[in-house]
Amino acid sequence: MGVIRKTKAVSTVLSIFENKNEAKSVVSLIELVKGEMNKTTVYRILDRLEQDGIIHSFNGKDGLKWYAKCEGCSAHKHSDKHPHFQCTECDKVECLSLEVKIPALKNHKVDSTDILLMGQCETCCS
Amino acid sequence: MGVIRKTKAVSTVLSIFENKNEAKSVVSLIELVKGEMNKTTVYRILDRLEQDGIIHSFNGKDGLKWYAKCEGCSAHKHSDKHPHFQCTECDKVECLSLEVKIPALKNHKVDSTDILLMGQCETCCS
DNA sequence: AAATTTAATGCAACTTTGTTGCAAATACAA
DNA sequence: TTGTATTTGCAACAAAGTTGCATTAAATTT
Ligand SMILES: [Mn+2]
Ligand SMILES: [Mn+2]
Ligand SMILES: [Zn+2]
Ligand SMILES: [Zn+2]
Repeated sequence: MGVIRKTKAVSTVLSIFENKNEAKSVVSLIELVKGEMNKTTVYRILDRLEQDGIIHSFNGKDGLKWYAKCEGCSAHKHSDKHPHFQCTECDKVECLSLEVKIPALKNHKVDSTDILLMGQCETCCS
Repeated sequence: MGVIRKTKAVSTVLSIFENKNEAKSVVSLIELVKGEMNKTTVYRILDRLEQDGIIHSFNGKDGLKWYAKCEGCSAHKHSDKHPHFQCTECDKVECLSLEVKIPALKNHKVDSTDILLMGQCETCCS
């Protein structure tokens, strides 16, 4: 709803996502900016950036919240519904541009789908 | 590894899963048996039952832990890898006997997959 | 450029989920 | 029935996430 202000804290968080195209857990983000801003601020900035379609969130394998940059989203629609991959060795999380077909479900109305693949990433594979 | 003992608390938890074929969140289980046993005990019993292949666990949409009865599992292999459905209205969670094909992922070794469908359940649909 | 408005932040206190250590209780086998 | 290993309760703790409120700092207006 409210206009998002370009504060120092917002810029810092934004730059983290712009530099690397890799998902970040909230916990790691808080750690990254520790000393520079409060954890409450991190949570609130992430909320706002998600509402504005700049980042999207999902749950990792341990139930923790992760965020990653959006591709073609806006405040009014998050159009990047894709699966994620979490490495069980190094814990890295990637957005996948993979199309997964979900068979129709009788007597249910499916609105969204969370898919998390787990295993070894490219680095940990070799 | 230890043998699982048939205590009163274990029987109580088991009966909850045996009566209804519906997933239960840990939070709701603790609430259900409140007064009868300690929450630590609930957590530990669920751990043991999962290790023994009697129940399986997964994360709901809010990152909370859920459990449901297993179909043909044992202590040595959990063979019921299936998607789950969580109703966004009544919060009910169901195990789905649905086969979802995941396309191959280059340079990754995928060991497991968590799939959660969200929407309206049969009851909330009509 | 100053004043005003409104959003954003810091901080402390809190909630919720989940874990740990240890002493006491209980299941079960001998 | 006795001995032992497992299970339980309890209290204290840990980690993730939220809330209220006073203060600060953007963005607008004058
Ligand atoms: Mn993503
Ligand atoms: Mn299930
Ligand atoms: Zn890895
Ligand atoms: Zn429902």
